[in-house]
Amino acid sequence: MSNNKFLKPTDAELEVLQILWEKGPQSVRYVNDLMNESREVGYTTTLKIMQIMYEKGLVERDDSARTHIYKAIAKEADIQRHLLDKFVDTAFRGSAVKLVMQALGNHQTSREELDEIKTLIEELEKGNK
Amino acid sequence: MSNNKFLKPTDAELEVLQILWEKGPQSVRYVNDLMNESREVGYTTTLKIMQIMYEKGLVERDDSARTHIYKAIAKEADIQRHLLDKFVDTAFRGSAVKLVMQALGNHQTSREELDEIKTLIEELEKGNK
DNA sequence: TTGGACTTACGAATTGTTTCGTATAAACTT
DNA sequence: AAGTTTATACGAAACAATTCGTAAGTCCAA
Repeated sequence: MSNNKFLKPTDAELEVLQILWEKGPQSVRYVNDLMNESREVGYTTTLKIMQIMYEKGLVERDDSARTHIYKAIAKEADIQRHLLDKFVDTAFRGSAVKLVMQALGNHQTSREELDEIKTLIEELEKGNK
Repeated sequence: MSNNKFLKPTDAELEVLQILWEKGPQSVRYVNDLMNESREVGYTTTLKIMQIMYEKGLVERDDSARTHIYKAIAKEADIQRHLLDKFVDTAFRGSAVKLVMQALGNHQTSREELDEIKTLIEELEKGNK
């Protein structure tokens, strides 16, 4: 099931998911406050997005108290993998290697991180012989 | 100039750009035919998209003959870099390394390509000490 | 126990993108 | 020369995502 809507959050939904993944289950108020640190969004806008996410099954919620608490259902890595596949396709015509080269070239990466990647590559080369 | 509209093609526009980058300057007919090998799109739909791209300055065109010939203006690598930056931000919370690790892990990559990346990493480590 | 602050629900406006129907003209085909 | 095919232009419908106003209920504090 690869074109599953659970794996296809919109931009606004992804923004909410990032917060829920990082901070754990939270109220609309909390999420909205956090979002407002980087850009201005109305409270009911965030509420609406989160309600839609609930309808879609992207999040679950505890509505036993007046303030509902939302929790991400989808796993961060699963969503990322899906988005990445799509992105490699549309932006890099399927070439993951081109993407990797660009990503490494354009971003400032520490020696430790580079070593980490090198180790992964060596792992892959073993399984690849 | 980083939030430039020239660097922000929509999905449909990117699809056209991919073809123009790969095949060089082409007519609407050509682009539409090629697109129809993977999905059904009406001719006037493709025409309209390409006209919009012309208005936005994403492509230039030679309209000296009846059949106009469109040519990509933006460089593939420039667009890719911009899309990648945005993608790293929204999907990987800014961590290019996480993205690279995922990309390498999830895609089948040849030994030659892995070596290519290793070489790049070694280059980067030199400049990084 | 009244008023203010805060909550959810809901509908609708707004914005942006994609899709396509129709008109019109040019170029071929017979 | 008439009819067919192939172009462009343009407007508007269809869709999707985002944004927000308003209503109505709950909670709390004075």
